[in-house]
Amino acid sequence: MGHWTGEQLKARAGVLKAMAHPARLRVLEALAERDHCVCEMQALVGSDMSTVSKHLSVLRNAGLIADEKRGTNVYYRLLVPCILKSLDCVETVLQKQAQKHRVLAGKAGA
Amino acid sequence: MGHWTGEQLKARAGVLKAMAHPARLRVLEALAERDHCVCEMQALVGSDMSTVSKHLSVLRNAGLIADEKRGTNVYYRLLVPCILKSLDCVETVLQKQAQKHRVLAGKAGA
DNA sequence: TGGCTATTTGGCTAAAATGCCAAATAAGAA
DNA sequence: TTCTTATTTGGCATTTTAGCCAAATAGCCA
Repeated sequence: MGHWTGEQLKARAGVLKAMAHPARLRVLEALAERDHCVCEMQALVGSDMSTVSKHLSVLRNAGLIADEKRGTNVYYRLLVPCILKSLDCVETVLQKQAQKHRVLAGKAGA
Repeated sequence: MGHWTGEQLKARAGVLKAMAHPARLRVLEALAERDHCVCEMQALVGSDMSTVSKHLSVLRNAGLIADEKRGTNVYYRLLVPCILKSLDCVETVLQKQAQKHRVLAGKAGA
């Protein structure tokens, strides 16, 4: 909880950066439910297969997911189940922001 | 907990992206303790004042912090105290990664 | 008012991230 | 082995981010 070193800050920022993309969040969300192969995730994300593969490698390099070959496909699994729960506070941020916008728009008051 | 829409994913990714920088994490860490003025945070971050100011505006636009003028200085405060606790799982990621690296280096086994 | 002091903004350059296509790989099926 | 399918990698163009300097603001103090 004390002061982090520059290296520690960099490492933490790196993990956050890996998560900070809509497609990659979508992947994490899916993997929190069950393992998925790349082709399934391409359908979810809706981008080119090569793009999806690169997103997956970002998440893998960050230590968030791992891959495993099963038959013809490569399946990915979530290494850190807590990661989606750690978005709870992000939710709070968005709620507060929505609240503020409502107030600024004069539609309601707290 | 269900499936997020594209907009929801984008909003969540946006907040994470705002956090995903060493200097900005350092700022959040400091503000979790108490309010700080910009000049104090410049000392903490060690970059040009204008750079620090831009980092602060990223965090402000994301809804994570707010500013308030007090005398000569502008003080920032953390709007969402839970945000640093939401890094607990990031910690877990780093620990698992360090563990894996130890195993790959053959220095120990679980 | 004029001059500070603290902070923000504009402008610019360098670096990193995105996403597509095409080519390379890997591995099962025939 | 050869064909095919699933995935990764290389390359490239476009966009976004980062960080510095210099200039613009804002507000206090004399």
